[in-house]
Amino acid sequence: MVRAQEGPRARYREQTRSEIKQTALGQLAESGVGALALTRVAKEMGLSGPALYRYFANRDDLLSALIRDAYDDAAAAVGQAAAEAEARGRSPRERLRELADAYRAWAIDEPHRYLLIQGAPVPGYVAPDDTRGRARAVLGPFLPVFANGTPEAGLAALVVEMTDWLAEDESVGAWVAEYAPDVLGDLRAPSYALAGTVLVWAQLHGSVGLEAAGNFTGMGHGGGTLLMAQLNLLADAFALR
Amino acid sequence: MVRAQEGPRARYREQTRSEIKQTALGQLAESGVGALALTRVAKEMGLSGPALYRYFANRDDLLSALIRDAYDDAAAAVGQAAAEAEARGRSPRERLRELADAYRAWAIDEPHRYLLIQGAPVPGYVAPDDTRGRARAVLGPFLPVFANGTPEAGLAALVVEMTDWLAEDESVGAWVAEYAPDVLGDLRAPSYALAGTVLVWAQLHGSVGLEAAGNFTGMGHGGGTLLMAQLNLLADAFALR
DNA sequence: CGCTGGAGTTATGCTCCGTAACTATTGAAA
DNA sequence: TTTCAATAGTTACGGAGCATAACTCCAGCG
Repeated sequence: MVRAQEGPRARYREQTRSEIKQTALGQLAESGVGALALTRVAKEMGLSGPALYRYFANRDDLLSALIRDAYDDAAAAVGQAAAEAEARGRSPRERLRELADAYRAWAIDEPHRYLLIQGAPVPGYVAPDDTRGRARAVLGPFLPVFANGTPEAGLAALVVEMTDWLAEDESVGAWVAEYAPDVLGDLRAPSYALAGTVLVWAQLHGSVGLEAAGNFTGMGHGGGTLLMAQLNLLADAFALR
Repeated sequence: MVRAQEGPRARYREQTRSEIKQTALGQLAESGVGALALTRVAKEMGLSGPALYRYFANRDDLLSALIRDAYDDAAAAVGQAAAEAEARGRSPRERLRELADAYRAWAIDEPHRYLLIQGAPVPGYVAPDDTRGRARAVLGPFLPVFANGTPEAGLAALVVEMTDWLAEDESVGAWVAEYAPDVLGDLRAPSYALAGTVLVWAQLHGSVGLEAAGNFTGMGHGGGTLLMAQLNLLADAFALR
């Protein structure tokens, strides 16, 4: 993370930046996004006010950094689960379950960070360009899971739309190629992979989002069961082994 | 809405309240939740500052009113779709589709209002008590759709959890009784209805939430197709006619 | 027809964002 | 080792916005 060759100046700077982010995360967890105040972060760190502007251009810049980190963390969690599943020779069905579980576990463990990337429509805030790529990195490991599945009839329209999407936007093909390279020769597999991934994306967003926002309190801890139920439907719909 | 017997004073008051809400909604659509500022609402109305405090205790109170209205509107949209489907003698499968479509249509038509109730985790804001009831009113019409379905094996765990939930929380049974009264005699139907409704809740939250937050821009207009695909899976899983 | 209560006003204090102008430290080059 | 320029930090400031207090004014009620 910290490169020594860049000298003590840069190192110290990076350390402070990370300390700021840490403090900001703490306040985020306590009081929510809207309450994130540069002044308060500074005060909590023993600094005073404008000092933080040396490290982040403004509040949105700090927020962007936190969001970037959250994406990267989520991607790492899912990616690690994928690597483990690979190493253990899991079936597609098991892999789907384990990947989704890793995603959910990360989200529930730090709901405030999840809510940050969950699509939380922060007011005038415009997501930086690299957000799309980072979001795709989170979902990428799901692509190979569905690449060998066969979607049932009810998903035909979605598959068609995915095919169109592939034709329209080159970056989508590149995304598939990066995470499911062994499927490029097949004509239909990329569309299948995309359809399954988009579906799992929506399902994760749905059940994990509701859970992270606290909508399940008072109804047992339904989050896991609900997600598993949805995954079962999805796995069946793709006839995953 | 406005009761004449309460005299001109009360009527005028109610009218101003509603004008405030209207103006606030406009700013909400333009600049997002976080940017909702009492001062700016007042200025746009030609009033100045503290005048609004006659009508709303504070910013959160105004927000609460907007959220309440949004829930009621959504419930009305879904409820009306249910009434129409009833009148036309739709099959459960068709009803599911039409109810979900009505929900989505309302949400996409006014995304800012949808995002308000979507679980948008407003910072220190705590939802008033009646929120739960209003949320349930939105989803209630889905209950009878699933009451006569038969959930497939993969949903067993979820059904069990719903049964537990029914046993623990009386209000849940009352909710089912209100929207699907003809099912009370049956032992399993209420759990089935709940399982289906919770699933459709999560699916709606997933796909409509992503669409409303703008995550589908640049991939065709996938919102409708995605939702339909999910509904097909769900209808199949409950063997809906 | 008086008067009370509600509508609206200005004034004030607080918090926070973000900029400007300044000081002091310290790493790095000569 | 000495100098010096970049960097970390400071106080001072102006602008928004929330919320309260104290006031004026008017209209509907009795």
